[in-house]
Amino acid sequence: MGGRKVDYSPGVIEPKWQQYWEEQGFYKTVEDGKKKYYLLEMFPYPSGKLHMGHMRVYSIGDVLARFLTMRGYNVLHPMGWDAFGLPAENAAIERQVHPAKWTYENIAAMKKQQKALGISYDWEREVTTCAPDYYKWTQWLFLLFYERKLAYKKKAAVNWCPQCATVLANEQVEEGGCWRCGEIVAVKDLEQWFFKITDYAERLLADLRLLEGWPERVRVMQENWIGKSEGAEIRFPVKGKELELPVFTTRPDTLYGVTSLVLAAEHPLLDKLFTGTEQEAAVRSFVAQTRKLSEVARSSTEMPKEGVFTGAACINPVNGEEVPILVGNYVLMGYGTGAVMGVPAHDQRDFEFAKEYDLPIRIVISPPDYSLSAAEMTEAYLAQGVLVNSAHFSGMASEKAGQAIIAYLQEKGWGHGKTTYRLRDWLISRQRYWGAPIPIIYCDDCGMLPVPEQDLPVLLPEDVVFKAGGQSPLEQHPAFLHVKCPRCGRDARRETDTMDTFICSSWYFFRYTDPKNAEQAFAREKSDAWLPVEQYIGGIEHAILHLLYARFFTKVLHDAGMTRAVEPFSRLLAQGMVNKDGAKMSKSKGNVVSPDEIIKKYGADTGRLFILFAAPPEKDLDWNDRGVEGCYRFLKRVWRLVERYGDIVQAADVKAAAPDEAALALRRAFHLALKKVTDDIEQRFNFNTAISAVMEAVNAAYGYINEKEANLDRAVLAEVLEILALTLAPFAPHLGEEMWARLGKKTSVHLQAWPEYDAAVLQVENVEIVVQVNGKVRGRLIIPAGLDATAMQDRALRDERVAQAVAGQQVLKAIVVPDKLVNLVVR
RNA sequence: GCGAGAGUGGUGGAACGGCAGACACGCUAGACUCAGGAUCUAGUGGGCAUUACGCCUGUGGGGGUUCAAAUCCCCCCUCUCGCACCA
Repeated sequence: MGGRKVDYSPGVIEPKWQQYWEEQGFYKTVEDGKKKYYLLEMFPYPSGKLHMGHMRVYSIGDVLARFLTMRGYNVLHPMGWDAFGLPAENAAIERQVHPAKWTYENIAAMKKQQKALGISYDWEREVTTCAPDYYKWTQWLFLLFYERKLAYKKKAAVNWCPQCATVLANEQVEEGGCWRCGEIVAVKDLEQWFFKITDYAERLLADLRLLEGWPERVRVMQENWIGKSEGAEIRFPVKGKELELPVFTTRPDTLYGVTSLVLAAEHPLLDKLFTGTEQEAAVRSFVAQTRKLSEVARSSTEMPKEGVFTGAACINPVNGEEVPILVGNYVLMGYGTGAVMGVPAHDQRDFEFAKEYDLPIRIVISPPDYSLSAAEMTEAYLAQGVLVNSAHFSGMASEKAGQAIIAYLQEKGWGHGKTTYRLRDWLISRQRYWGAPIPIIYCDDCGMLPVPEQDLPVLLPEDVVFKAGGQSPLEQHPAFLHVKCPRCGRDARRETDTMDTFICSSWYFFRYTDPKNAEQAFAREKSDAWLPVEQYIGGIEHAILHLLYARFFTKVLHDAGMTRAVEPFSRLLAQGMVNKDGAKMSKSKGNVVSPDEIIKKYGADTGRLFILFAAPPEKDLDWNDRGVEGCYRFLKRVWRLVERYGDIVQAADVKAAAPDEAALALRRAFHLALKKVTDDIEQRFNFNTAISAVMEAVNAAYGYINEKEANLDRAVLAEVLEILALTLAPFAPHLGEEMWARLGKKTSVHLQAWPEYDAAVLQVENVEIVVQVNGKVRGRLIIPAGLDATAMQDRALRDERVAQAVAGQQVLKAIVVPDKLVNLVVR
């Protein structure tokens, strides 16, 4: 091959095409008659630099966006910035740079990187949550929640992160530490804002059924987090006092086995029980001791169960028995009623507790096949069974008895059936500056008032001073703080707390559908035209937090008549992490690879290809520099094909003589690859096997060229190179485009229709089948395709090796899979 | 402890119940080269053979179903993730 050849230079072709796409406005989405597809990747926090996790999620999204566009869908593929949050404020404290400046600079830097990756976003729909024209509507939505009685303020024991100097939602506490900085979370009694997500607990749980396109594990995690349990609330009157202690139990069938009542150390009625008794000192010291322990230590299973008698007793309503009341370290105030009925025989915790404090163990459930003996039990009997020692309920099966006892309690007015959730209300206020201000005003005369809609947004003042560890700067900003009461006009003051940033990200996917609307958060007809998101892609770390909140928001907006959608995301792809050397990439380990480096060294196409090729999207991926080299090598191989044959095929006479056997085989290889790529993207998101199919086809092309060097079929070569450019376009968009141009095409490869494979080309005259004897492979033979079972069996038996293996034995049975296999069962 | 998922060459990973290891990395040999960390060709699970390119074995371990199991069922082991005194 003579002539001057140009090397594959991604550094030249990538910026060229990126500029072209931008100038042509290819990726602008307009509503048209085509079938819509809303494709969304979780928007990033603008930390300043893309990391490999970002690169992975955007690469996955972009393959789908480009593929679906070629498939004829009208694709909405937007990008934006989850731009409020603590890091900006920390940067402000450390470096005296304003959070806004820091954030917008980061956005610019990351956007540049995204563009360098060649991702096909519609940048005209970009949303930035810290921009006033966005947070105006975040505030408006807060007021909507407020009106609908879904936003309320209360004093409660809340999680406080001393490091971040703010409170946290339950979902943001991980193993007792702050989700952001890991600092041990303290419990404080504070007046805070909450969203009443518990009102939606049942629907959030029930509608998980609708999310068939979500990974099972994410649904399970949400299910566990919501933590529904059904049972009964039973009120135990306190002996000698005008008091009742309600308890929640999931096992009302064990009610006759109660031998104690155990309260949490924080129980509000505790004081009234022990004050004045001789137990007072002991209880006080126990309570003090327990409350001193950290939340982590207290909720550990390892913690020995301890408690102390309060001096008081209560009456089991169903049998009138007197039952001692204790305080126990294993009872949590945050769940149920903060009090439990102790049934040692049938609850492991109560059993351990009873053993420690010599409380009686009374068996009330009998297993079906043996009988229990209280003295010999080494652990509680938890399973269901038949009731014993339970008055007129004796003899009933657990489940039925539970229902009967609930009915009985209800009739007598002692209790009722109850469903409890683990889910708590969402604590949304934060004592920080860089967030959307909560639009509330406090007036000494009129009380708490919402900011009138026409006064939105409540702007964050820019001239603020940042100091480490201190209060929110908003509290020291008189111009922000002082405001006239919207009702009486007298001096009033603003709420200085801002909103949890998870609120901003709970509705951004609505705003994308109508990003510039100055009149409302989004127009219903626009959002209804696009939502729900067909495919959402993001990290598993958001399995609970963001995904639960976004679902909650969608349901509230639905109830408010703002959207048709009841669930925001039809399908969810939880992509795996990007590791290196088997460990998470981190600065401290020194194993960080940045997208920038990769783009610089190999180009965006190589980086994208590797990240898609190295593992299926939902699995963790181990970054491997050698593997990247391999993908680079592959693209160079592709490049050389076009470089050498691009001109030749343009001159091809398409009506050339009928292709020979080798050329037909080449066509077949490419149509087969096309079929596989189509199926792998469309049905399974298995980009790794899709890419390997293209690689196989390219290998076949090299094989053909080596074999037929002097006598190439130009028409076939032209056809397969076109298929190659088209199938590669979603994965390596720049090279695909460059190839397409070099094949003499005038309009962008990304505007082409995805090619259909030709089933007739896949037809083969002969197929190779496997012949097994007793399940072991004993021969392979080439036979005409479509042969019937008898004929296949005949051919198999005529094969020399097979005949040898069968010799002297009787064929009992033959299993024939057409065009594939014959298995002879002999003896 | 509970729940979910996963265990396949030296490595990443492929295999509608039907040829295990596609594709790629790495490695070996050769070709072209002043040279190659470029490119091309061939080989590459393990063992035994190698005049026949054939035999045996092999998907964490053990059982089972089936003509046929990496794939389905049961038991066990290991790892990852999530939840974890939730009454």
